Amino acid sequence: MAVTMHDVAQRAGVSIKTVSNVVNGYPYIRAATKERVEAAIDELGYRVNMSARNLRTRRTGLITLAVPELSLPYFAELADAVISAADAAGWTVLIEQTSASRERETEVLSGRRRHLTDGLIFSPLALGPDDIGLFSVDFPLVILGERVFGAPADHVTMNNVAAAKAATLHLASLGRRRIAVIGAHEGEQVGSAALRTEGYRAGLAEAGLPFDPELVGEAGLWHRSTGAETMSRMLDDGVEIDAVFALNDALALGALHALHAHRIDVPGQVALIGFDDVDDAKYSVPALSSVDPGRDQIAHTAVELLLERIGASGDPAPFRRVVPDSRIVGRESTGEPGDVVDVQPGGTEQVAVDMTWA
Amino acid sequence: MAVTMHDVAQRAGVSIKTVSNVVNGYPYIRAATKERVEAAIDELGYRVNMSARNLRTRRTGLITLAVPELSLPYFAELADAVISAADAAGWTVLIEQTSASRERETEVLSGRRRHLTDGLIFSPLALGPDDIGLFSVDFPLVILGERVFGAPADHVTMNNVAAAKAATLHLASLGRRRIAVIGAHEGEQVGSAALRTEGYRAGLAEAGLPFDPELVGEAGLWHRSTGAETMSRMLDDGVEIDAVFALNDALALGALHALHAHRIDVPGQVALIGFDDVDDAKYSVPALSSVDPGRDQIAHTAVELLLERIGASGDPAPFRRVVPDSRIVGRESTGEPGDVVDVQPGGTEQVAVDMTWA
DNA sequence: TTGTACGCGTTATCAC
DNA sequence: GTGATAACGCGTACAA
Repeated sequence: MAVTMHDVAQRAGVSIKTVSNVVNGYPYIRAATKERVEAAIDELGYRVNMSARNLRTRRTGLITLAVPELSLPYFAELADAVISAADAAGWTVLIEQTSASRERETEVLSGRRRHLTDGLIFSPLALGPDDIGLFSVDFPLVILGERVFGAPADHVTMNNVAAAKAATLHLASLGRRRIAVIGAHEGEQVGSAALRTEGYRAGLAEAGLPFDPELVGEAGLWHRSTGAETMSRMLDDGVEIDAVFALNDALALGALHALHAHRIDVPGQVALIGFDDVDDAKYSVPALSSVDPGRDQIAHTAVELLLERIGASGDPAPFRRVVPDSRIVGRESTGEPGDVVDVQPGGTEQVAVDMTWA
Repeated sequence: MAVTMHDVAQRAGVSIKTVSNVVNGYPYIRAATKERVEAAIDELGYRVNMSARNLRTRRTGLITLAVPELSLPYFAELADAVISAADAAGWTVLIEQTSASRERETEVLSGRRRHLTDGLIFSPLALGPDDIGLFSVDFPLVILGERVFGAPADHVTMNNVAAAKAATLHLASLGRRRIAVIGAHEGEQVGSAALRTEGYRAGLAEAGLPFDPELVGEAGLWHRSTGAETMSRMLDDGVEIDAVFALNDALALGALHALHAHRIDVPGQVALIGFDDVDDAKYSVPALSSVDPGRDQIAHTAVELLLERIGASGDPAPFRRVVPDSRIVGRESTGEPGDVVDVQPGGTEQVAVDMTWA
């Protein structure tokens, strides 16, 4: 049923190899031959069989992007950006949702589907430094985020501490003294929560404000619902605040909802800033100030690094850690619409190779 | 380098066929043999080579989901649901972003990537009834939406007219008389915009309200930004309104932003309802009333139909059109939080086969 | 219950 | 420039 190279060759009166040459753009072909083959291809409606090509070339042209869930706007936008970047390079992306569960995240690294693609861009949320062994894999891998520093792979991260500090200082610069933080993970040493909380404390310190545990709102999952719940709880507990730094935009938008429900004016009584600068932030009421962590640059860089690894033949390049530039985007929720402040810029650093690619 | 079935067979002292049997769960294998093979697999770290299997079985285990863009929350949530449904059935999803451009949508149906997967779930936004010929394809296809009725494929759609009518009546039942609609596509005969606008007019008629062209706000793209712009334009033009039906939630959230900017109270002065019931709707300020079109059911049904087609051997089943149940979810923006109204239920209908699968 | 042998559609290595 | 032909790794008649 399916028409093969063999059929085309027969039709065009050439050998199968010549058809292959035409299909793959091999330059040294007589124009007349090429035309004949192309005509045969059109007439027969021939299509390359990807499975056969993949088997032969040991490459699939696919890469995997593993994220917690697409319903979270940050990851949806990240996926969009990754797909676009890969597309521009002629590659196709397969998305894997982990639900941030240990089991699924482990599966991503070693499961059945691992072998469908040539490489992996992985944003882990459940696995941490204790699982670093799992990341010693024999395929091209780029890790997003900062949960597993030290893994033998390229990393693309965010300027978390510096950006969170800048966000906190932004609130302090408005004269706010009781700055709450929402989304903290108590006792956690790594990951975005820990780093952003660290930045928050650094910001308080630099602004000469005391750190008050009462101002720290825990929220395991960074969803809108948890943001709303955490905010509500703090308000119900009578914690006095005049500003909130939410560790991501979903939390912030949830918190905004809770503030509204408590008839608290934003930014009049409480200033609010989030983190991620998702598209929603621009259109909430009031528009949400946020930290733009350089999402597009993250996606672009991750794809670039991964494709480099996939293309690398033999020479084990040193692992790299790339930190995109981030900036504070001031909008109505902190009363400074249009204000954009650059955070200390990111950069690239080389990490010694402690492992080679198989 | 890569360990193959052959290696495993040698190691276990059996034939390659036996290894294959074990890997594929063939039941009639002596327990001892099976154990020996499994031990060999573990020791050697053997993994099935998907490319080889795909070539042999003429199947990839992948399906494509083609949507405009993942940045749009509705499609992100749809993708989430489709991936989950496919996953539960052991299938993997590859997402294709079309940017709603004719070129990319055409490519999805016939381009290079078409042959990477076993079937396609396609939500077209640029192609319409005139392009119906493009949909006569020789691979399993499920079409989402109502732009190309009549195409020889299974359809999963929404109860657009009935749901839009119900949304309009919901606003009318609050005593609103000047109900604007946002997101209309002038002159368009098919697609969500046309159908929902038709439902809007039907709702007005049933409520005994006149149709006023001034109340119709055009918006080609259904983004937040266009919703905000359209709403602003209407308000600046001095159009008198006391309610707004936005044809999707992105438009509604944008409109909400514009209303707020114009210091118009929602729902006090203007009641607002959207369409899609995306997750954001629950957490906007005020929370947005919306039409839940049965997104999960759509995703689940689409996957189910597609896998049926893929699995179908020979017998060309009639094409089906499935319409999930939809309902109105009342929240603060129409002043009736918690109110849920069922819209006339959907259903399944069989369509004559005017084409067989190749 | 297990083994042998062949073919899936390509690409790649040589000759010619 | 072009043509045979051997892999690539797996599934599956068919045989044993």
